[in-house]
Amino acid sequence: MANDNENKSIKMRDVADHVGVSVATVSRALRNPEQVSPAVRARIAAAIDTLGYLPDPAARALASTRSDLIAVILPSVSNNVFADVMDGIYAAAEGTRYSVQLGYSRYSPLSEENLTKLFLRQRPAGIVVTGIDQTDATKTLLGQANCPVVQIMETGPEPYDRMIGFSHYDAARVATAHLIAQGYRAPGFLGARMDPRTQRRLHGFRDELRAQGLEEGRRVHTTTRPSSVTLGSYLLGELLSVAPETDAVFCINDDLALGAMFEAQRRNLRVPESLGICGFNDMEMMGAAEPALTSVRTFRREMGEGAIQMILDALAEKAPASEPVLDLGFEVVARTSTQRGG
Amino acid sequence: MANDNENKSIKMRDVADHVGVSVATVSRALRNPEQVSPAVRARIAAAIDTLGYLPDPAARALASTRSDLIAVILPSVSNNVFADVMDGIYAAAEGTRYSVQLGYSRYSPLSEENLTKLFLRQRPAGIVVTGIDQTDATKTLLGQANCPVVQIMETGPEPYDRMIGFSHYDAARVATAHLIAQGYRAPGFLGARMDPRTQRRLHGFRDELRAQGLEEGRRVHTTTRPSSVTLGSYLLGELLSVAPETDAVFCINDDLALGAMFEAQRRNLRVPESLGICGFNDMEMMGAAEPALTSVRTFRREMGEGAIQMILDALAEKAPASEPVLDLGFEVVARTSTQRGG
DNA sequence: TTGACGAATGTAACCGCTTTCATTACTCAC
DNA sequence: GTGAGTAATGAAAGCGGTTACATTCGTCAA
Repeated sequence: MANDNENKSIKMRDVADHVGVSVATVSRALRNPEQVSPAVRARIAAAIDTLGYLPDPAARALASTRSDLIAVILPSVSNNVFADVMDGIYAAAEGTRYSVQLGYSRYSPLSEENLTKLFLRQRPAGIVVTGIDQTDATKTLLGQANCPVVQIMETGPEPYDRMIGFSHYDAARVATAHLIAQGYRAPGFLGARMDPRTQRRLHGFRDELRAQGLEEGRRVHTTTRPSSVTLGSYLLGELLSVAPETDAVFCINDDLALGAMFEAQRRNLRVPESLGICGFNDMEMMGAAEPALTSVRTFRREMGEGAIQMILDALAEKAPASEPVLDLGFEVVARTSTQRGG
Repeated sequence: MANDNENKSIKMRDVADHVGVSVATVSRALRNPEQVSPAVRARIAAAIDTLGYLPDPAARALASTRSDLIAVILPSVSNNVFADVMDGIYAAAEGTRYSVQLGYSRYSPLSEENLTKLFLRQRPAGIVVTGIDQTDATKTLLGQANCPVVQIMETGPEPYDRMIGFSHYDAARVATAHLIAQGYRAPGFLGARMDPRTQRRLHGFRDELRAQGLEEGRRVHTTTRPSSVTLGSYLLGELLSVAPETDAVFCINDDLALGAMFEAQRRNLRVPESLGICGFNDMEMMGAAEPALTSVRTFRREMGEGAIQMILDALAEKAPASEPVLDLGFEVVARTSTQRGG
């Protein structure tokens, strides 16, 4: 209401005129303040303030061949796991000069490739991608990207640049070991979507069973359909009809675990006595459920924050942190749902 | 591997040279194909393909004073409700020339104002904001934005431009009426966060109680803390200790409802006989729970899709759809958790 | 006093595309 | 055949910043 000047967007020229210096000086005051005398710098700051100047990101990007965007490619919008990651990403980017440009690959490597091309075209300040299962073309693109690249959600031997995550394989092995340690002798596996990360969890489950001398029998039940609580109920039903001896289930995520628990209640199967249940990710609800559900805690928010921090560090040319691959680990949070006498 | 040409990013100049026309013609072939002869157009298309040309969005935006970004401002990253909205938004934007630029206000109107300024600076193709509770400054900015503006999640009398959502007040009234119709005489209210939309639901609850001649007593229990399943359990506990006569709860979202249900189980309170539970939004888990939980279904994905569609229509200068305000309504999905004998 | 040097600032080219205006080549009515 | 009108294309001026390079000016050692 007060200021009509907000209308005809103020540009750097206006600020320069207002102060009585050239646009170059204003530009420098913004990008490399130490090159401008304190007095002028202060007057410029004041002018920017009173005029309400905001730089045009397009012009900036064009002139400097570098945008202030951090591109982030995630597989899914609706998966809660990534909501937490995003939370960390936005929190870490907040207050910096960078803003986040988000893309969703819908678990399709091809779609991921297209997004990568699109984003790289913007000359981003950094790029965050999920996992390690890119197409060859994407690998090439990311390998020669001239900005920091961070892979999240996993650890692995050959990062394009840097990596922050944990081992899905190890996490599944430890969770399976937990079930066995609790006395379950016929644990089953419930999986949905079955993207690469989920597959690695399945491998971990299988290897641990084998290592402990147990048979997996017909107790691995998976589908490529997207995960949901309803699906968890359904899969448990299927599993029990195929393999009635099942005495526990390791679910590749918490939604499935919750669904399995509801289904167990419907069938008057006692949890944890007759059926142990272990989820994955340890979303907030797991501790609140009745009975409380065991899960593998993962550090999702921290992965998001860490990824952005890695990029900021790289841009600030801080000494590259000792290790290019940061393993955040995981933690089996044992709760009632697997607390069997022994 | 194959193509080294991906490296030194191809520009329009290269395409033009390759075809033997001016950059102006290439530009036209891309923006206004009908101005270019079919023969030339085809050759340009071919050249773009073989060279793998991708336009530079910054240059485009700078030259045309218009970016291909649709700015979206949501209150929260982690709230599942908005995940669904985003899902719709990304789905609708997919395949168009527009991409989405997301910002989170963390329920802070001031933060929303800053984001609005920032985004408007990019001369977006359109902007989507959540709700109707903007600061005066934001109102002014949006009112004079020279691009389509869509408000989502609510309906109201004075849209800046267009609006798509539903009435939270009405939804809460109808849900409350449902509880009363089921024979509950002492329904309580569980609320978290208490942002403006939540407040409107509380008003609806209160007005309906009053309209039906019931007292609310001390049965409205709210907190400004963010919602969670755990909090639902906690709030129900609090409510019952303050108002033991409570025979049903209307929860402002499904997380609280789920938490309330778990707490009821812990206390051996029978649902729905001793305690009716109604959630809000009808997330997927509600139908899968045991007992299945009643909720108010909202059309979140549709709001996201619809908002983008409105912007696309406006940009295509289609006749402005009859009504600037589109009410998607809601639907009380009655399930076991409120199925009392009568 | 004088020339060298560094700090502060200005000048102007340029980033890659869009768009106005001018130009060219036709088509067609008269 | 001629001038008007139209479709297709090119030339060039920006869009709003950044940055290499030039210029100015004050400081200081010789």
